Amino acid sequence: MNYWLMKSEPDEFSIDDLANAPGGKARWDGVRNYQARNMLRDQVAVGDQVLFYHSSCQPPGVAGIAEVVAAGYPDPSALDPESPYFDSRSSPDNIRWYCVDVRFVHRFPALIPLERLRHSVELEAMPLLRRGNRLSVMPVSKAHWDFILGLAGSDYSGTAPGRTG
DNA sequence: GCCAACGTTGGC
DNA sequence: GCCAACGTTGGC
Repeated sequence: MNYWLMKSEPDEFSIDDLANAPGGKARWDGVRNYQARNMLRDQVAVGDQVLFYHSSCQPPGVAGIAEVVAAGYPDPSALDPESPYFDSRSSPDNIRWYCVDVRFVHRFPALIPLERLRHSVELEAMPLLRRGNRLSVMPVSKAHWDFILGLAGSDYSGTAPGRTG
């Protein structure tokens, strides 16, 4: 199982929006960067765990946890002229972009601010904190995952939550 | 609103 | 294939 960090602007789609979505599930679409696309297409798998990151807000930071429930598949929003993610160079038999489905797992009691992450020596190597990094999907190591869950100050154990169907 | 960093585009 | 111009991201 792998760990990821995915960015979303909470004004557009927040962790609460995910929690309130039907079944707590939503499509993670609109990724329009080839490096991120390739990760969604080739590496992100069902069961992978996701740090849900709020970007372009005050303060930015990690808001909680989601889980991948559908691996990469062609992103339908690329074909929708009404969508802000419409891509005129995609066609039904050649969609250039990929998306995954995720499900809400856990909302941290308090958002972990980006600034807090920056102050952690343990996280120095995180791609998120590298200067100039703009990827909206990036891998997270097990060690970084565990450390960040420790910062969350919740009793969330990182094990699969009970599911009622 | 600014700007650093990076990606994309397109002329050549 | 180079590279300048332009666009986007996203923290500040």
